[in-house]
Amino acid sequence: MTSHIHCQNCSMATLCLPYLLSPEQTEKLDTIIQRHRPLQKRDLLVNSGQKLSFLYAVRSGSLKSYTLDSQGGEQIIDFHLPGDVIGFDGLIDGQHRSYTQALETTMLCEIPIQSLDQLSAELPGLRKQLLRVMSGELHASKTLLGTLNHHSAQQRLANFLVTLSSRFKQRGLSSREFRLSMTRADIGNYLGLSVETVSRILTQLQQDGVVAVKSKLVEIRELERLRALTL
Amino acid sequence: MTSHIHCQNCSMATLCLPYLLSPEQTEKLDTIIQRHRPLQKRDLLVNSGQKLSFLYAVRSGSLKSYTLDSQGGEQIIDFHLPGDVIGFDGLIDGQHRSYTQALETTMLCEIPIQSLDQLSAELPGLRKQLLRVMSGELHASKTLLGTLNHHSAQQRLANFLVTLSSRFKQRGLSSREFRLSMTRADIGNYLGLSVETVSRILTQLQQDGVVAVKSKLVEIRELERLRALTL
DNA sequence: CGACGGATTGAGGGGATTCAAATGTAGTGG
DNA sequence: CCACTACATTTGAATCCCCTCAATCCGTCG
Repeated sequence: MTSHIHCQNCSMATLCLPYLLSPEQTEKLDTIIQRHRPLQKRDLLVNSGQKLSFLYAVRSGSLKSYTLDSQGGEQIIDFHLPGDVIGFDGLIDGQHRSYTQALETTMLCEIPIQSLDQLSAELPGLRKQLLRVMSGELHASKTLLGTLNHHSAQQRLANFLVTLSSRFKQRGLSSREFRLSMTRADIGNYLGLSVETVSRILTQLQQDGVVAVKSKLVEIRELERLRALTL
Repeated sequence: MTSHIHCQNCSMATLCLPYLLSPEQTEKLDTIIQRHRPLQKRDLLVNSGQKLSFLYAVRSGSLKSYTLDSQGGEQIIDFHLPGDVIGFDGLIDGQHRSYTQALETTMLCEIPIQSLDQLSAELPGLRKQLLRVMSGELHASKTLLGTLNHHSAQQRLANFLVTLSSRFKQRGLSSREFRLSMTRADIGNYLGLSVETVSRILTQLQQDGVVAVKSKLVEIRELERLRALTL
């Protein structure tokens, strides 16, 4: 008998919806949650315009969300790491508002919105956590707006690395050394920079000894100096 | 005896939290909502870091929200119009995450978060609308991100005007002619452009006959052409 | 009427883009 | 398993869009 994955023993529980819930309440939440089939690199999880019936929680791996502009070009608006919940921006009209694609092999949980709403009526902690998670996303999005609007390419990239580092730390992974599952083009797209600029600035940061980059592997050598570069 | 303002007869009800609620349910919501003292131009509604005890709904007037960067400069992240609800991005940790300042004389409602949560347990429609409103804000924020990252100054400004126009329309006001309550500097700050660029592009749009601008008054002469410029 | 903040207009410079080419890496099929 | 190919990354040179600096103009309010 295989040991199925449950919220009760999920390592991402503290970042995800179970946060604030007692063991008994978490068990209740678990009963409405399904596992989703694993995604391979480049697999699409959702299409823009698709009916929003589930929220998805990332268990492992990573994804990017993007919209298409009038010329069919990607506009990346988010990278999703384990513990993140996907789909909140579609609640307004019951449709997904973007495409979401796996950047590597990725495992997900599937949360039926209908059941989630019913359950949240009886669990104040779940209600609160739903609002907290959405609020956090909203805050992150607005903060990023400010960052992109008022900062240079170097500042944007430094900020990107610092933010990633702290997100990995939250997830119990190394904040000093991590793997970029997205391409340089993805990073540039997300930050409003060209691929070439991203590459140039990474090599420059490396020459300055602030980070060490080897292909997709990043090592942050001097976090404080990097942090200073975000300002 | 003055006729106090109630959700039941508020013209913004369809944009605000009462949407989806029956008259009886709206009355319940109304009981927990207080009017806030009117704000004058430049008055601060909330300070960044301040404890978040209330959400605020705009009844009339307008406001801007901004954070401060390391040099003390404003980073404008939002403009609020009647019907908008302010404060969602602070739910994650119970603190307001930005400064919010009136751009003109402004009337507000004050919604105690504690009571709102309790009420939302018994009103599924209110729960849904809360999520809808937050989701809408999240979506707007992410869309704006994409817009700013991948578009020229002219495209950004055209998009700003089209978006404002449609927001005024939603509120039962003219979508063809409206007043910009914020300064050119505010617009530039919000869009990541310098004041001079905003000014230059507005005059250029005027010369092209797409809009007519007279100080703070904007008339959109050819909405479709303006819309085409956003792409 | 004068003064001040806001808006416009012009000239010049710089940071990031674009175009172009070389190099490195990963994925595929023989 | 390796050769081949497609994609990703790096690097260089030239260009351009927008910013900065500076001066003037306009509207509003004391």
